[in-house]
Amino acid sequence: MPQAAALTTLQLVQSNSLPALVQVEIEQLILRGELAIGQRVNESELATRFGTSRGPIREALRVLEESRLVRSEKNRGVFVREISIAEADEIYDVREALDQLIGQRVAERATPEQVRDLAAVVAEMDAATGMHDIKCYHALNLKFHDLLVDFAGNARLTETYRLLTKGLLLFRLRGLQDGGGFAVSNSEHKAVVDAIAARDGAGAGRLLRLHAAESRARMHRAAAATTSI
Amino acid sequence: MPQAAALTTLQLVQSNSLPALVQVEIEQLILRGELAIGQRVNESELATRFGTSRGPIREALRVLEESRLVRSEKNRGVFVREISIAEADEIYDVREALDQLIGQRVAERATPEQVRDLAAVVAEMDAATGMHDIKCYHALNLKFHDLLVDFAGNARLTETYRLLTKGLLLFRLRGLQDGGGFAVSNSEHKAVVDAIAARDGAGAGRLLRLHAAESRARMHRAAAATTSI
DNA sequence: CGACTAATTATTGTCAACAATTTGCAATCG
DNA sequence: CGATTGCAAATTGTTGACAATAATTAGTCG
Repeated sequence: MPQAAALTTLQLVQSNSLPALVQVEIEQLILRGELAIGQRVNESELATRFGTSRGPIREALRVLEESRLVRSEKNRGVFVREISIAEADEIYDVREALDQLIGQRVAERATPEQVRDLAAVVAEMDAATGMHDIKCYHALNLKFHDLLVDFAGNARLTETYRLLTKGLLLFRLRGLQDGGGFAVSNSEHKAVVDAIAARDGAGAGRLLRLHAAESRARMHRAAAATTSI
Repeated sequence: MPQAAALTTLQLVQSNSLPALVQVEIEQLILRGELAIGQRVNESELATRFGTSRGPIREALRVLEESRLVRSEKNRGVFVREISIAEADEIYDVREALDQLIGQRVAERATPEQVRDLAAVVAEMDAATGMHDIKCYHALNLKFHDLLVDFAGNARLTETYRLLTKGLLLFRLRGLQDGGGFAVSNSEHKAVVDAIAARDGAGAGRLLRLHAAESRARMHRAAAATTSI
């Protein structure tokens, strides 16, 4: 639906100012890999690219620095952040704790319609698995976890969770996120949704935490495979 | 030791640039209450105050916006963020989960020396309680939780935790944080340190989470008291 | 006298130019 | 021939000025 998209961009332009727009744009550039990991990002280049001056670019870069997508060295520039396995491990440690909270809250608060939404996404992921469409599966996987954290009904939790997982997205560019075997991953999703549908808060929390732990383990296996080759 | 202080300031000026310096300065202004809650912060005013132009000020404000200490309205300016009880509740929800993780990790990883450090701070808090020095107690309380999250040995967790609790500090300005009865609070601290010393990860996690929950309850009581009067 | 409108002022948003710093290259010296 | 020093280009850090928007005040009309 192009109207909705146009509406949101309009809203963005009206409410947010240039730096905010530029920020999400640079974010996309990084997450799509157009700005390579570790690469220096040139302020002037971005400025000409977006047709602005360097001021808004710098403001946007400060925000991205705060969200740890880039790091900045004085007088040398900002670089797309390279995330180590050790740091990914740290993130997963926190994520597991948050996922447990999310599972519990969603089981307590989700409406029947929201539960159906979750089940629908899981079904779509099954279909994507059948067609071996890994790209589609990945997008749906993101959507699933986005829905979950939203349905937890805690804006600050959402914000914290998104900030953390954004760092993990950098890992996807190295092909280390959810490496291989995504059919297994979806069975975990199903178990989570079942627990939520049964209003089993403790169980949903435990299962979602477990899912995060399994995801972490998959990352480790993928990392071990790539480094050993 | 002035030399050490001079060294750190030198490092600060060398490594960080003006916006970073300005950022912590404005942060202090907010946290000390010199910039009142809800008040609009004037860019030009800050610029003349710090002897810079508005550019660095704006960059600093974007960072503070990202850390939710200020909010920004287009063409109207940035305002010191006013935090509602509902939002504080959201933060506490996340904080409880993180505190559990922190307690567990510290119990697993803390060195004997670190455990002594924690016990020492608790003893100091006891002393402050005896002298009814609430300001000192509050500072020590912050230090205690800072040490804890540091000793958990997870940089990303530290970052996430600090970001969250920074929002709670805004509440202190309204006198709603740990309102009254801080002797009780310290007995909770003692229990946590005991569990850590006993290397009881699960117990320390449970106790630290409980401590956060109690802190939240104290906030609610303080809020109820001020609004009812 | 109150309410609406228009000008004025203050403040933010953006820009282009200047200063300071780093980096790459070349020339020089041991 | 390698290392080092000095120069030149590129890039970041910072600034002051200009444009656009919101807040305020004065003035006018009903």
